[in-house]
Amino acid sequence: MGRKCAKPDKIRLTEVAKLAGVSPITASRFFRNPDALSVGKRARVESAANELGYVPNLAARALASQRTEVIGVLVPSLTNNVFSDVLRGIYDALDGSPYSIQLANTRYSIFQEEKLLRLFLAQKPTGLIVTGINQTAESRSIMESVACPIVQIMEIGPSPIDMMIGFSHYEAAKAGISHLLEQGYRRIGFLGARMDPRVQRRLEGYQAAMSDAALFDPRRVVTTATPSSVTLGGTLFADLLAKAPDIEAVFCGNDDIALGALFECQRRHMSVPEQMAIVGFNDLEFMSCAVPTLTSVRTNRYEMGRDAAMMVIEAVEGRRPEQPVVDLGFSVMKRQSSARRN
Amino acid sequence: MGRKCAKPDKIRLTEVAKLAGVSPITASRFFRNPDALSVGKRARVESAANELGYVPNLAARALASQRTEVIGVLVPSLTNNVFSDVLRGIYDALDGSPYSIQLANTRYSIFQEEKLLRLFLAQKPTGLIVTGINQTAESRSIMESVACPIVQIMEIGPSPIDMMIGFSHYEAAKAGISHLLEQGYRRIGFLGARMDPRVQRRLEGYQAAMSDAALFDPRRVVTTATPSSVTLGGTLFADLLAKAPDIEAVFCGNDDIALGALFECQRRHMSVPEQMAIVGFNDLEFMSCAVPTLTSVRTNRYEMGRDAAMMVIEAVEGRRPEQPVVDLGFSVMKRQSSARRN
DNA sequence: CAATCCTTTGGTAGCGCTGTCAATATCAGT
DNA sequence: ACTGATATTGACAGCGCTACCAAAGGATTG
Repeated sequence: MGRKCAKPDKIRLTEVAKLAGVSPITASRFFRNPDALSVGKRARVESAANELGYVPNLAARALASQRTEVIGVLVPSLTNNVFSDVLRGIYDALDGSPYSIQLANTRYSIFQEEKLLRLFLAQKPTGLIVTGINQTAESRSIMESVACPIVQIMEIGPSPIDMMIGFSHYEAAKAGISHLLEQGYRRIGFLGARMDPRVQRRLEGYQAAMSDAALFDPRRVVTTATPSSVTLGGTLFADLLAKAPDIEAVFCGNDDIALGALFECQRRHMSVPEQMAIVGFNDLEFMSCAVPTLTSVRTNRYEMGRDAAMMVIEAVEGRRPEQPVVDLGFSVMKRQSSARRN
Repeated sequence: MGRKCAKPDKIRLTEVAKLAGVSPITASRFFRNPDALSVGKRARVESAANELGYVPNLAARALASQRTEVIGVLVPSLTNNVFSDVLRGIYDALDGSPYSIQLANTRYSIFQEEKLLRLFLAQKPTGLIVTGINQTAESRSIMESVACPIVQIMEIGPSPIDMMIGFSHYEAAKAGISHLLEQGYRRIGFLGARMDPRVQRRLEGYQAAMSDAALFDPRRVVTTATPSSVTLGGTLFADLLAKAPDIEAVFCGNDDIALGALFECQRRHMSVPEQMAIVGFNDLEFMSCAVPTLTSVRTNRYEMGRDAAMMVIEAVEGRRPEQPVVDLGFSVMKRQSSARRN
């Protein structure tokens, strides 16, 4: 006897089966595939399980079936509001399903990401949701050789590992700039913090739109690797004004930066949009009620999380999407802060 | 042969043991308790594991050892910035430890919480971190009869289930009101959204402080069960002004509400603090850089998460804290929005 | 009525790891 | 050299569940 004997009050599948008068394997089938049971046994097992308060041992199930009902989620940050919306979508989609989330924070490091990926995949997850399209070559090959569905979120690109849901940050930024140009603004600056791959693509979109209009001037770009914050937005905006005092408008890499820029304008008694137009990115909730209301490029973060989780579930159940890449798009929410010049 | 044979390339503990020339159990001990091995074997097992890229099967480990290295975390919301700070603290504290997080969202429902609790405890977690002190009686008795360490966070109260880390929302709100009173404000309103137990205790603190000063007037309280947002802050503030046009100051149940109130003041061209003082709660990052800078009651959310996770780890390792209840306190960050009246 | 099929149920044998205890090696003390 | 104590190591069994196969029961057909 290698083990202390099991406590007699412990409810295992065996106990349920005994009470229901069936074999353990039949009781097991009730949970895996109830349709395979006859109606009578199904009811008997169900009531026995309820009566005893049976809760399956997931470790035993995982060991025996060689898979877990866990969906791994890799995000670069937990602080960023953007990801909390995505996570909410994921958790909502999985609510009531047998799947649970294993969340890990890569802290914007693709090497950390690779490490976490190995850890996750060793546990045979049901699926994986990873942020972005900039993985290490090693991460990519690990993911490509794995059996479970994988959804890359936040961005879209030409070569999905498996599935992808997001939007083009490049096009979204371009659309934001086009809006400013349409409104008559010409000397438009760019503020970017953190400068992760997605912010960089927004910068590229800005550059492209400005170059297309023959208006690009590198002195109007201020970026930093520092994590984003409202305070930082004010600082970056002050830096931009120092470098390029003649700017008429500023395109901000995200909404925190935009709010910080607005506050800095207020501090300097610069009127928005008369003296300075402001456009943000993501359209967080506060943008529509700031004074003046702040224009922003809306992204569908909640939907992204929700749909990514649904894509994983559909894929494990054999219903792969006809299109592996889903573009959720974006929309420029035009508000007072970028009203027509003059 | 009940099973398809194991793939020969699969790396199990057996493979590592074979390569290292030891028994599987000795290899196992290397991971559980390396000090119990002789130096030579320790090195042999380590290099064998590295060479083969061995990753332990957590399901098998959990099944055999009857416990998991998972810490369950129950929070009421993923959207609320407050909890994202707490979560960041928890994840940071556990980074590099063998423990992982299982996060679940109770959506501010104590019945959902009870359900999730049962689910968690069935998996024999290492520890549990739960939000607040308002559990169902059933939840409480489940948790009291369980072996693993449990930390209640966000609040402190008289009877911890096991351990507790937080602060008194009642005292924190009282301190915020005292500050306004000291600054010469008398007709002070209260704005509250969601009205979860912690916001209710802040309201009680407000009522106590106002009553102590013989200044309490129920018409100056506006609350709603609607989840908090900046926009809602503006709406609530407008409601308050309609009900009690003579107010001089407003104490907001959180910082989003405070920011919304500030924007509403700007919209109405009411100067802050001359015509209206504003005090928020939590001291989110933007409060210190708004225009004017916004006074807020700072709470130590990151530290709360970090220390809660550390308390769990310490407790499982047998080092129980001498004091089961930790009060992290708060501090009133006095800023322009509540500068002295006149 | 036998042959065939499909549905429903059960038996067997692990999944990969670790708790318990026993066995062996090592060492200090007498 | 011998005893007892301590450090290392190994054998065994089993954690609770499910994959696989086989068998039994019932329906259908020629």
